[in-house]
Amino acid sequence: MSSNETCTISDLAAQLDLSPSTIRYYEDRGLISPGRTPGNQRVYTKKDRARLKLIIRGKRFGASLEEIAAMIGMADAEINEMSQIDISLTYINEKFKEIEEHKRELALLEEDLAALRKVLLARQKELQKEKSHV
Amino acid sequence: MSSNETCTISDLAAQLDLSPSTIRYYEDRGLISPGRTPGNQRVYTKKDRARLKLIIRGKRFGASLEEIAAMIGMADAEINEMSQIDISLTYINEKFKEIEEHKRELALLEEDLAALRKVLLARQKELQKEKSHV
DNA sequence: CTTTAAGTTAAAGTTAACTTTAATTATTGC
DNA sequence: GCAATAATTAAAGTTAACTTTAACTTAAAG
Repeated sequence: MSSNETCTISDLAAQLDLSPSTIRYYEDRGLISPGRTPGNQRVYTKKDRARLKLIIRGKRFGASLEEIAAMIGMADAEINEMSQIDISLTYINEKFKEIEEHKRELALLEEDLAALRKVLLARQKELQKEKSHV
Repeated sequence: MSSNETCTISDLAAQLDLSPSTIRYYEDRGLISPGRTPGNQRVYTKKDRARLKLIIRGKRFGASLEEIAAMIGMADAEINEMSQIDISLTYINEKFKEIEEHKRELALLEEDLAALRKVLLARQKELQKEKSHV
């Protein structure tokens, strides 16, 4: 916890409940690119943290690192490149559609589990009855 | 497409958009256990298909095969075993909570992506302006 | 200073979830 | 009956996403 706004890799890891090597791995794959101290250690800003949070959210949604990169752009991508912006926007719009579908899927899974629970509860009751009058 | 109600592994695979080896793999991991023909080929019933659909839904939700097994029970688990039923019920209740959380996460991801899109659209407009009066 | 805790890299190792292969057996269409 | 098509198994191969290791450097505390 150095300055007010920046932190080290293990601080950030603790904050986001990741390991430092996972964060380095995401950097290897081009998803983030933090600054460095004069002594070559990584320094993370609020922006880096926000970006990592987005990556984590994308993962929970089921996206691969490659998809996430396409969605939010590579960390070192030239933000002045029209083409890169177009690609990200296209991807983001696709993802909105997928999120809607995902929501519907969750509702279906909920239904299925509710049905399964009903069956199991019924079977449980029967077994208890059997046991009581042996 | 043999009888009215049962089918072969490749039929089922086509129906669910999986490969036959994936279905065999799920069987290896104990998630399904179809019947066999006299010649030892697998036969799938409607029940098997429903079970596989549940597995697929669990996967989309982000669960591992092991978690799915705990949730819906191993295919060959003694359905008369109280203990197994208890385990499944406990797991299912946990999963309901997780699904709720997942829904909230999706909403957050949606917000993040909307914000990102806004930034990108603004940058895109600026770049177009710059280009127009060079 | 100097010890100790934390950071760095490149490379090898691990795990889950499949896929592919190879050798063999079953089933189907003519 | 026989060729072509599809199934079976065990075992090896693949890929993504990490984790671990080793050898070394930097930063922090006393």
